[in-house]
Amino acid sequence: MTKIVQIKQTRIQREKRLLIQKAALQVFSEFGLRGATLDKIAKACGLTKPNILYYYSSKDEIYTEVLQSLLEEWIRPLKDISENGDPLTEILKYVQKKLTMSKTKKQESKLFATEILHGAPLTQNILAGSLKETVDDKVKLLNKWISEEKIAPVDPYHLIFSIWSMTQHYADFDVQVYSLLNTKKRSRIFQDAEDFLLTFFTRCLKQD
Amino acid sequence: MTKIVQIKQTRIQREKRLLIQKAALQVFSEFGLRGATLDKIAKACGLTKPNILYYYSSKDEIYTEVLQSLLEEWIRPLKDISENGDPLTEILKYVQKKLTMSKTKKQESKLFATEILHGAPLTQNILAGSLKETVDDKVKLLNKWISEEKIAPVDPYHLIFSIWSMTQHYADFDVQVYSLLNTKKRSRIFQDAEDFLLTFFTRCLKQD
DNA sequence: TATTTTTTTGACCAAATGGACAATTATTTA
DNA sequence: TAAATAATTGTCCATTTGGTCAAAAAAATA
Repeated sequence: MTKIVQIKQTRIQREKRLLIQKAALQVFSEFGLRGATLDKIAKACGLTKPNILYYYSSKDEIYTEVLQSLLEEWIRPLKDISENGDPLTEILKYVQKKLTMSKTKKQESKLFATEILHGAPLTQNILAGSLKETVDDKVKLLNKWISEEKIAPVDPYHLIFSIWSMTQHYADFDVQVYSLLNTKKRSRIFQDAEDFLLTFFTRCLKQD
Repeated sequence: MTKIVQIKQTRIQREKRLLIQKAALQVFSEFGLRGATLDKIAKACGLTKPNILYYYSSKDEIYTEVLQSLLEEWIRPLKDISENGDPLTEILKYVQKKLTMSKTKKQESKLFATEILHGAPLTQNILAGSLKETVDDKVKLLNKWISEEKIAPVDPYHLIFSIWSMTQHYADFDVQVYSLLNTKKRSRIFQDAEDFLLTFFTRCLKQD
């Protein structure tokens, strides 16, 4: 007697798995892997704990899947930096995109940050793999632009780090940022941040 | 019969409390508040769990104390920015100091980051209190320098955020940074970072 | 050294939590 | 619509973990 293995996901499976992922993202980003509990995730999506374990075999599996799908999204905008556009414009567009992500994907940013902060136990191979590839590729491009004197000379690795850190700061450290600004500045924080960043990188990279 | 309350700490109390704090910093920064266990802390400092609870009444109390003593240290360099020095030099000195802290106080940086990232449950009042005071004070100074045309015009709040994010990135995201650099660049990472940051902020703030 | 005080520890407890499982219910499919 | 399959849940369990406590050991003090 052969056991029939289910290959295709049913409608309900697709829906529920998505539901769980959404709730899990929320809970993991707020409490971290260890602080998050299956009960919290269950409550957040209105399912029971055993029901969740019907779709995922363990808490770790949920975490891994949420993180995995996040990582691709995280890397993508970097790939979009184009060799063909105007160098400064391309870089500023990337800055803007990353800042927008900090605004609209705060939970994702925080989850990613927590993962790296705690040693990237599940992510190390991706960092050293596809992310490194993309980064190396863009470093080459930046170096080319520098040698062609289209942007001011600067260490391209650290330039990328600076874009990441400055933009993600507004998501990861939002609590701090908010508590240091008064109400008026708080309401236009992302506008101010954009102005600041664009000015900043323009001054630093513009060839005179 | 009156109970005699012990006021002065004994030698052993001073020593053991310090021992516990050190171990706790290490464990908390690696695993976060929830991921850290008393057993891990106990193991890290070679004491037994009940022994630790003889000195601290709960895990949360240890966490609070470690965090508290860290926060003062964290704010201090900002206060040192002096009205009397050369503006650009003062700012660059601050950048350097923060970068050095990322190198020598990596655990502290990570613990602080984790706390903020997860909503600063124990820190919010400090953020909105003494840190905000200091920041507001320095913002005023920066605005003064700008109006006197000693540095280029820029949003001073976001300037401070940018210094924090770019320097702390090298501590908090060290795993990512390291896995993206090759061996040669990895060995001189803090030298490269310093060069990059000083160049960057000089270009951005220098009055022409 | 005798007494008091401080420190340490083994044994224990209760709550929280990840997960198993059999039984029930809902949905598909033939 | 009947049979088969998928989905859901109540109950249960083992482990982990923060914390207690009484007794023993060590240190300080008179």
